[in-house]
This record gives sequence, structure tokens and C-alpha cells, in this order.
Amino acid sequence: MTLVKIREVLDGCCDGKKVAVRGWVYRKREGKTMIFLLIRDSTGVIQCTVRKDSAAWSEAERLTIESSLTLEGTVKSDPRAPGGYEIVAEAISIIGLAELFPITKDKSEQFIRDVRHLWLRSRRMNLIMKIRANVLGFTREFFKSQDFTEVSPPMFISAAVEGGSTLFGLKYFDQDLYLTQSSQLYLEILIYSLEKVYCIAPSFRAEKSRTIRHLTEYWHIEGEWPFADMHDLMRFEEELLAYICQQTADKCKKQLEELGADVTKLSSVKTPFPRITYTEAVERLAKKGSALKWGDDFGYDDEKALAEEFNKPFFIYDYPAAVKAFYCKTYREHPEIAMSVDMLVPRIGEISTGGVREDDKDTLIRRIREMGLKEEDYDWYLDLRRYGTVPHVGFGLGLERLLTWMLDLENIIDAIPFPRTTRRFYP
RNA sequence: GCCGCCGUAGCUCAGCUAGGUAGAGCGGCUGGCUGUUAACCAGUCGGUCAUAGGUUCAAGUCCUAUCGGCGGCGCCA
Repeated sequence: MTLVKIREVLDGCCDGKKVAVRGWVYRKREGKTMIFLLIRDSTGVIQCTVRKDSAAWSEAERLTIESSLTLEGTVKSDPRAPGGYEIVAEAISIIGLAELFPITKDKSEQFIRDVRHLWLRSRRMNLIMKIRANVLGFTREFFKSQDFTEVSPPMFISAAVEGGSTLFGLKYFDQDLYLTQSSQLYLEILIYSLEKVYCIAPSFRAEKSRTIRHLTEYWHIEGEWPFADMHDLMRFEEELLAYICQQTADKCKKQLEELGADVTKLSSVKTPFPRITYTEAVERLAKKGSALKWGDDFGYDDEKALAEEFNKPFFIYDYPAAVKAFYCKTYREHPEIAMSVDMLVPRIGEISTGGVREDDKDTLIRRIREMGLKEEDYDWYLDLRRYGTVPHVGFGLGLERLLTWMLDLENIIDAIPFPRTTRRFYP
């Protein structure tokens, strides 16, 4: 008797063999002479049959949905079984008999979210979380292949990265601190030692946004490196995204198909991505009848209209400096334009923002003041420009937004196991 | 910050427009039947109609407030 994973049985490796599986009861259909059990483990779902003359019968009768068990039996190929294989049960050992499981056939969004801790057992969440883990793996592979060093920035911070209004404040002993909104400034510190660096870490935003693409806690893929310009940045970002999509289409094909995601969409993500300047984007929108003027930031509807034209990931770059953060470098001959780039995808809009960072101390101080920020809050950040400043670039990519687009999720909350939104933080 | 929608049985919902005895399906339980595919058939159990107040002879239904949830905008990844 060998202990096997359900995936191995479904793949046909165990036909005719005696095996044991460990897992949970997914469905149960009871008859007078036969009980059908669908057993799930982390790898899949297998049908098991229990006949009345089997030693397993009495335990099978007691089983409830979501009870945990070890089931021993013989694998048999049968066209009537979902997946083509089933296990004819010979012995069942109940590990934990489940109480009446609250999730049944019909379920509302609200109820499913209330019992998130139980819903995570569903095939759907199992598949999404596996793909998410793979996407994280492919991301690390790509950074590593480009000689980046992974670093670990702090989550507790003492000064804002972006505007102060969206910071979560907290008591840190007797001090007021914040949860970080981005690790960018800390990555900038580390390039002076390690040069090419990246991190995958949470970012926290106290934005009261109630949409299918906002979380208050999300995982941020951020990279920063010296001696590079806008073109290097865009090339890196598109190669990263193409690598992630190609690898996912290739290595997670089965999961994508079971989930009902569009494999072709992912395999067809290829470089180079379309690139348009902010000015071109405004002109394109004007042709569509938009009232947007040069200098206005895009609304979500504008982004959506542009994304529909391309129907694949693309870049918008060279934004008005006024709508971008203080650390964005501007063109010497065009100080009104910032070297900033957003990557957009259909339906979701922005999934990434990056740019060239201001490396001149005096310009940076001027920008900090113009934005109404306090110079003393950025003392260590200014030190980076005092001691051997270098031109450098960086970007941040929202992992869950990327997954929402890749997997055609209806809502970003399913891209993370324990979503935090304005109203949800349980369990 | 602004706007819209929702809250009725364990779960999914109907009933509200036009006020008049609280309904169905699923699940549970009991029985039947079946190589079943989130099976089927019969019976049965199951309700502070989110909460508070108001209008009315009469409120699940109309009005007000509160609480909880969802979505859209702004902002953002």
C-alpha cells in the first residue's frame, strides 16, 4: 500500500494498484448499495466508490462533507468517473469528522467572504494560490537572471513615500509611525551598495477606494538600479512581464485551464510593448471625444479607453511633472515633463509605475518644497544625493493587479488569500 | 470625500411597484430509489423579515435614522 497524491492517480500512474490517499471529503452521494465519495487533497479531486460489502462501508456512511480521512483502495480506470480514474475503497480511517459544513451549492458573494477561511479550500482558490506562487517564482527567476539581488525593506516607516493622506498610522511604543506604501526609497539606499536590487513585499494604502482593483494591503514587486534610463526601464519591465506570462502559460497550463483562464492571452504577451507618450495619449483621447486637457491626470475611464485600443499591456510615459511624485526626474530642457512611465492592461488600468529618480540634490529639495513636503523628513534620502549620486531608475508592480488581469478574476480580492479592503480584515 | 445598490429560514432567493394570515429551492432529518456526476422522489423540521423609531385600523412592503455589506467615481499598484 503506497500513499499517493490524487494528481498521480488522475495522471494514470497508479492504474490497478493498491493505494492510499489522504484528504477531505469534497462531495458525497449516498445510495443503498453504493456510496460515491469525492476526495480532495492539495493536488486534485478523485472519485472513490464504496460498496455495501466493503469493510469501508460503515465509516463511509458516517462521513460528512469536509471530514478528513485516509482511504485505501484499488485504482481503476472507468469512463464513468470524472477524470477517468476512481478508487474502489477497501478501508476508510476517519481522521476528523466534520460538523455540517456551511458552504453549500448556493452562495452569495457576501457569505463566501464571511467564511473566507473555509472558502480557501475550494478548487478555485487552490488553483489561484498555486498560480500566484508560480508567478512569484517566475518573477524571482527573472530578476535573478538579470543579476538583481533580492533585499528586505522595512514595513514600519517614519516618513511618507507618496502623499501623506493615504498612510496608515500606528503607535510604535510612544512614537507615531506608518506602514509603508512602497519600498522604493529603501531600494534607492541599497543600490549604492548592491546596484541592481529588487524586493517583493507588502505595501499598505489607506485609500478608501471601493473597486474591484484595490486592496489596502497588496504585494508590491519593486526593482531599482543605477546607471539606467527610461528605455532601459521600459525594456526591463516588458521583458519581466513577458517572461512571467510565457512561463505561466507554459508551466501552469493545467491550472489555467481548470480555472477557465485564457492561456493564449498569456502566451501571446511578447516584447516590445506598444509605447505612447502622455501627449500622444491625450491626443488619442481627444479623437474619441474626451475633454481631457494637457496637464490633467488620466481618470480610470481614460485608461480603460486607451487599454481597449491596444487590448494588451502597453506603456504611457513622459507625464506632466505636476501629477507625479517629488522624486521623479524631469527633463532639463522640459522641466514640465517627468521621466515617468505607467504600464497598463485592459480592464484593470495601471499595474505598474516607474521612472527615473531625481539624482540632483538641489532639484530634489526644490521639488520637496513645491509639493508641500518637509525637507527634514527626507534627510537620509537627500544623503543619497550628497554622497556619490548616480542616475537610477525603478518601478513598482502590483502583484494582485497583475494576477487579476492574467487570470481574468472578477475581483482583485481573489488574487490574495487574505484580502484586506476598506471593510474586510477577517480572518 | 462623493454617488448608487443590497440586508426575508443554516444557504440562495421570491414577496415590496399598488400595505391586508411568511413563501419556494437547496441543505438538515426520516423514508424510498439510483454507477452517481454539486443525482432524483416523498415527507418533515426550520423565521425578532438587519436594528430603532414613525405613518396607518393594519408595515417584510411606505418614511426617517443607525448598523452591516457590495459596487462606481476620485486617488492609486
